[in-house]
Amino acid sequence: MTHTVSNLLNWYRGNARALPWRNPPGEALPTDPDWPYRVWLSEIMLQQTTVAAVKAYFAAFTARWPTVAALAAADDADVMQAWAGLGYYARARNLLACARAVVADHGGRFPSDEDALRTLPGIGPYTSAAIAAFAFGRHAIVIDGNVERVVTRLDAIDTPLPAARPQIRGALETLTPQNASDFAQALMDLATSICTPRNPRCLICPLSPDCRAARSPNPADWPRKAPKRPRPTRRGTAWWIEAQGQILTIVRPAKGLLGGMRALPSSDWHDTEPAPAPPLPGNWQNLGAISHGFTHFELILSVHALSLPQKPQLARADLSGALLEAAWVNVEDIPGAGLPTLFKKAAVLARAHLPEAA
DNA sequence: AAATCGTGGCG
DNA sequence: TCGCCAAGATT
Repeated sequence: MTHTVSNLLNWYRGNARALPWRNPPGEALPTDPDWPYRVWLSEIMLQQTTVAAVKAYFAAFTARWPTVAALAAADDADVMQAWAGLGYYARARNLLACARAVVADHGGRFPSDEDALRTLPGIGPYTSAAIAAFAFGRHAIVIDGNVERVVTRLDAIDTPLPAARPQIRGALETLTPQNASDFAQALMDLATSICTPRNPRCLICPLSPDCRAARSPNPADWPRKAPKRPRPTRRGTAWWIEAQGQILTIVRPAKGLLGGMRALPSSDWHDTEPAPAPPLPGNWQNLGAISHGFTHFELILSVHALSLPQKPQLARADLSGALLEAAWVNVEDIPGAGLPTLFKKAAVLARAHLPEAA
């Protein structure tokens, strides 16, 4: 083992974060049969998502569905509702598909082999390596955004991501010790607390003696990345339709943005200001708009409201062809109905403008 | 294989 | 304020 790795692991023993899905440094893996389930669940939730955001969801999911078999038996709608607000909703759909595949094809036990894990829905190159190492103690090369940042700085790799990945992997194949789990999680904790994206704290970093970036004028120059494309603005309209104290909701088509999530009916979203025809005739009020940033575009969503004396008969054509599982939800139940954040914002705007329904 | 896919926090 | 970013996978 190189002294670089020794320095890292020594630092980790004194600085490891205690997390509900992690075993402490140096300790044997838990023998709890549901341990791999917890590791898997945490890794799916943590994809492109901060630890702080995940904690409450992880606690709620493990309390409600303590085993992979319990999750596999859950209703789709319950899982999507429980995931609401966490984002990247394809993860929730794949979560269920994966749990059911583990039960159906693997006897309710996650496979420990990286290649077998890789075939399951929602488990890609990073997550398969992470589960193999963290849940089963396998030797695996675990590469996430944290690891990429630390390694590109250590070796001052000037190739931009993602082209630099083979070089990063090569460096890690040399570095990764037998205990790949502690090593990878040590890199992640170092990356979060010291080797941060901006203003890295090289003066207190245990790896700085071996780090080429630390000796450069600006260590934050790594990793190199391709410039991002500008984010366009798109516009659309959501429809707040109230009748007898209830609000019309739908379920969005399974694929695409916010796929499979309960939502307010809405128009398509375009680059230019549309004048979408409302789904029902009536005395519509324009309540204003909310703004919501997605990964690759900014959405300005107008909210139009209609109050009806009784619930109308709905035809498929009324809701942009998306009359999927239409459901009337009590106004006071809207905050807990499992709407994605975009539509929660729209609902807050609507209720602020319509105090009689609040 | 470049594009798609959420959200909240932080400097 | 706003761009950047966070334990990526999928197509």
